[in-house]
Amino acid sequence: MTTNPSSPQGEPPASRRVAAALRALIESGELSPGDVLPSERGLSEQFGVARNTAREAVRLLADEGLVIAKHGKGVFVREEPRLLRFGSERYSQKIREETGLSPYRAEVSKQGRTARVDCTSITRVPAPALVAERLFLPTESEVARRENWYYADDEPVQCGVTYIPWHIAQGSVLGDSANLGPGSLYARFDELGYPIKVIREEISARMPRISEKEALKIPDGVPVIEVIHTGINHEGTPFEVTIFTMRADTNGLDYTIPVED
Amino acid sequence: MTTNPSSPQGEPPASRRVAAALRALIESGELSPGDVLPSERGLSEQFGVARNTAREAVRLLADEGLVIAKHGKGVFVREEPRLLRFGSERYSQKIREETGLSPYRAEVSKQGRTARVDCTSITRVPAPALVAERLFLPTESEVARRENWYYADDEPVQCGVTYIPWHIAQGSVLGDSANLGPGSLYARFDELGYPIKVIREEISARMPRISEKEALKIPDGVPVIEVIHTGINHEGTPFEVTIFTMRADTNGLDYTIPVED
DNA sequence: CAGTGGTCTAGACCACTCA
DNA sequence: GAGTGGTCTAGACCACTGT
Repeated sequence: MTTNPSSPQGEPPASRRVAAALRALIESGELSPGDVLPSERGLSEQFGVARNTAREAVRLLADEGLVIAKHGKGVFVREEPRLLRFGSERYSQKIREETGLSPYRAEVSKQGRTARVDCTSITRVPAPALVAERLFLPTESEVARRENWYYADDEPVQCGVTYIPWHIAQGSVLGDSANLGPGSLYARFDELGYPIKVIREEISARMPRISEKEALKIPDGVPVIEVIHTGINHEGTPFEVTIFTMRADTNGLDYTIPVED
Repeated sequence: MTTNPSSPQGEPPASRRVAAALRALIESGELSPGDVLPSERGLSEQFGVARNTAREAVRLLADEGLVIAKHGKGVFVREEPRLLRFGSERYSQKIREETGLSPYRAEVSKQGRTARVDCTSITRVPAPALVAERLFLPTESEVARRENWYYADDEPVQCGVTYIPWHIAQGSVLGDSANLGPGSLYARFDELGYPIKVIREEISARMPRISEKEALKIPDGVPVIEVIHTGINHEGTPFEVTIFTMRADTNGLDYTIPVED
């Protein structure tokens, strides 16, 4: 049989029909999170389509983030993972002083999980345009670049690259040491005359680059949230830009903000 | 020839190699945004793979958001669209009074584009759990539900569903009229004793549901940003929850926030 | 009309998982 | 080893876009 290439009438293609059938099972709860779907070969037989067509149906669901395929095991309905919500209050000086924790650690331990932060590199580089702009520096000015990887229960959840004008980082641990001491980054800035008083966060979302997908172990069908964070002191001077990239299925943001009159 | 099912050695599969070659062309600038890629049949010949394999390579790029296929025309390198950045200052009373514009219109017209907002339905419904929680209402309490669609230059860019406790909406235009009058939603709340003084915005990102994909005309490989927005008055009382869903490739968020001590 | 992407088939081998 | 997803081939017809 070599017929039915796509559809006889205005009906949707076979792959969509199969996908719709599976989606209905999931949304109705007949298939619960964690459950395994019928195998591709099974679907192909049940619905009378080629295996590739069944596979295409599964792909459609994976692209919606509804299911996730595990090589050699099966295709599973995706479980809702615990969501880390990063809020503006995590920069609060009080939290820092009371707990001695960095913003990230404060959030993660609040949820009873184990935080780990690795500073994987500290370098001195010319500022990328996007960074120079926000720090009010001429392009290519020198900045310290600190790359950090954040884990919760040993799962990678986000990556943050911090840029600091070299004239600030110079001579302090900011410019050369992975170990920032108690209270971490913002405690050091504070001591250097740059208390964090205002933050600006620019948020967008996109699909991960392959490198990000691998490094953060991001499954198919999961976007990343990108945050361009600018730290600003009491005088309105920006002193630090950090670009965060985080898995969107395990991370979120939560801001409580006073409205100007 | 029926050989090379995947790879001879530990080399990456053919589809990835083709994808990598194309990605390199794009990243090096040899293929610029708007340019058309070689056709699937062309790629299949150039790289000596089956058309399906070339197609798979293109799909990988599409999933990264790098290219977009147009039926009957070709596959094109995606162009960077203009980004609307919605910030916290858009709720400012001053802007509202000076311009008479709603937050959305204020942002869009700031960018010299034409805004349109359609209120497609106003109903009275039991509050969804997520909403009741944030409005400090018992579950299933009655709320007014207003569904709005937002356009820029006649392109759909976001959808917002607003929930208002019925005891507030009752008797005002909020509960029954699409036409909110000058200053729009927040001006009416103000008059009813609910000036917006604090907002809470919870942000996440995910792949769109099929219905969203169609309604917002979202291409493949583009996630959506979801914002759960809560409006809070001078007494700390939440009086409105709006759930925004927006295309992530054309929308972003921008918050400037004072840090608590 | 020719050329492009969209969908489908039938069958194959590889890589991973688990009993 | 049996079963699952991952990749690939070769060839087909459909639907859309242009000339």
